[in-house]
Amino acid sequence: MVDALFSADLPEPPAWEERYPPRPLPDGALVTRLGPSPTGHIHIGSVYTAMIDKDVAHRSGGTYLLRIEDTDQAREVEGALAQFDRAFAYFGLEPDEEDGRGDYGPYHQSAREDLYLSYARELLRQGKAYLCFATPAELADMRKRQEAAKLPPGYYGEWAIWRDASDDQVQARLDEGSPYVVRFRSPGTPGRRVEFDEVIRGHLSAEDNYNDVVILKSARDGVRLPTYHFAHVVDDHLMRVNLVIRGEEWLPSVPMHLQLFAALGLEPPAYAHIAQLMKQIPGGKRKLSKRKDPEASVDYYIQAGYPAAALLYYLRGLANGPLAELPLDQALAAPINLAETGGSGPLIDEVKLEDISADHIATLSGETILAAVREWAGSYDPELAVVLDAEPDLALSALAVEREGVENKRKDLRKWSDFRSAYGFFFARLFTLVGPGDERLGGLPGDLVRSFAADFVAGYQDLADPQEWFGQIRELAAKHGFAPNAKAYKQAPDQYPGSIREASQLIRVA
RNA sequence: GCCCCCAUCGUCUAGCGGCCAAGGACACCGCCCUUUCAAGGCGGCGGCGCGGGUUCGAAUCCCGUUGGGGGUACCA
Repeated sequence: MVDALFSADLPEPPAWEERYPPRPLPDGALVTRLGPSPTGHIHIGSVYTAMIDKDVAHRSGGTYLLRIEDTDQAREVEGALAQFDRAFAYFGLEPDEEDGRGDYGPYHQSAREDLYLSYARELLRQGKAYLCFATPAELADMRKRQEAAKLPPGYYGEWAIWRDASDDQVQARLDEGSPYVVRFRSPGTPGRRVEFDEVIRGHLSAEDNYNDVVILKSARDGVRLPTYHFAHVVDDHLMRVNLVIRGEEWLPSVPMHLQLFAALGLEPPAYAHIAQLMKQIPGGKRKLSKRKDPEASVDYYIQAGYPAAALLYYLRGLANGPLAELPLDQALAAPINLAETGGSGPLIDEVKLEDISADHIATLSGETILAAVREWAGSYDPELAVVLDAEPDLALSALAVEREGVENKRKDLRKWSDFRSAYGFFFARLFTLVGPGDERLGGLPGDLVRSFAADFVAGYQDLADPQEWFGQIRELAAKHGFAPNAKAYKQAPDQYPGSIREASQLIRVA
C-alpha cells in the first residue's frame, strides 16, 4: 500500500547516500548552512547568523552553504531571492555553495521533492510514519476541545485518530481520493525526559516529543513538500551539514528532530541556537519582527548607507562581547567563538551602531568616502549621484576639510545618507534656502536674519588670515546683539538672540 | 495552560569561587578646549532582580522565586 503511493522509479535512500557522499574534509571541519525562506526581505538576524555560519565553517576548514527553504509556497514573496543575493553581497557573506555551484544541490527545497519522498516512504514502510486524513476543520475542533480541557494541544495519544487506523480505513480514504498528510509516529510518551548537548548552552534536558508532527504536507498541484522538520533532517544529513546554527526559536523542537534522525538511522548534527536579536519596546523587549519593524530588514541598513564593515563589526561584538573592545580590523579578523556567544537576545542599538560607523568612516580617505557615497547614491539618492558626478573635485575638496593631514579627523558622517546634511552646503543644487523662516536658521527672527545677511554681504571681505577673517564675523555678530560665546549666551539667554554659534550658522546657511 | 531558554549599569558587555567596595563601550550629565560645524580631553551618574543554601570566602556553584524571551501550525 505504501509503495503504491509513490512512483515506482523513486530512488531508495542508499542511492541518495551514494549520490551525496560524506565530504572529503579534514577532521574537525565544520559544514554549516543558512536556510532562509523567501517569504520576505532578509532579516538582519539572518545576516548575523550567516556571518557566524561562514566564520565558523571557514575557521575549521569547512564549508558554508546557502539553502533556500521554499516549502511554504503560499507565503512566498517575489523578488526575495534577488534581495538575498544583494544583501549577502553587500556584506561579503556569499556562501561557498548554493544553487549553481556545489555538489550537494539542488539548494532550494522545492527542487528536492524526490529526496523527501524517498525517505518518507522508508519511514512509512517501517511503520514509523503514517497517513493522516484529518481535515483542517477537524484539527481546529480538536484543538479547541484540548484547550477547553486544558490539555496540551497536539496530535498524540487518543487524539491521534489516524495513528492506528486499519489498512482498510486508510485504503478506503485513498480510494475516495481524500487528501492526506504524512505524520511521524513519535516514539515519545508524555513525561519522559531527554537530554542532549547544545553548543552554546551546554547539556540540556527537556520533555521528550510525543507529538505526531506532520512531515509531508498534503499535495499541492501534484507536488508534495516536507515541513521544516523533515526537510531539516533529510537536507542537513544529505548535504552533510554537521553543525546546525539556527535561531533560538528552534530549541524546543530539538527532541523531535532527534527522534526523526534516530528513526531514519542517521547521525544528528551538533546544534547551536543563536539568541534572537531584539527590539526595545515600552516596558520590555521583543523579537525583531520582519513585518512590524523596518530595522529588522537588512535593506534598512543598506538604504541608510551603513558601511558593511561597520555593521559587521557591530554584529561581531554582539556575538562575542570581547570583540567589541578590539579595533575594527582586528575584530573582523578574529574568530567568533560559538561557545562564548550569549544565550540571551541583545537589543539592536542603532545609536551605538552609528557611533561605531562614524568612527570607522573617520578612518577612511576622502576618495574612499566619495566612492562609497557615490555608489550608495546611485541606488538611493539619484539627485546626489548627479551632483557628485558633475562636481567630483568640489566633493573631494569638501571632504578633505579637516580630514586630510590632521590628527583629529572630523566625524560628521555616520552613514552615507548623512552626506547631504553634512556637505550639502557646498553644492548649490543641493541647497536652497526657503527664506528667513528656514528651520536651519534656528528660529531667529526674520528681520534679524535679513539685516544681518544684508550687513554681511555689504561688508564681507575675503581675508586670507583666518584670525582676521573670523574677526569680521565676530564684529558683525556683536553688532547684531549676539553673545560672544556659548557660555555668555547660556548665562543670560534672554539678553541675546543667540550666540556666535547661531550667527555662524546663519552665515553658513546663507 | 504546558514546555524550553535566558538573567551584571538605560543599552551592549567583561567577569568562569578570592585580583570586584564589579571593569569597558554607547547614551546621558558637568567641566575644559574651541574660529563657527563635526569632534576631542577630563570628570560624573548608573548595575550583580529577590530569597534561601554550599563555602573561610559567591556577581561567579546549587535550589526556589520573580521577571524577560521563545515554542506549542499542512510557517519557517
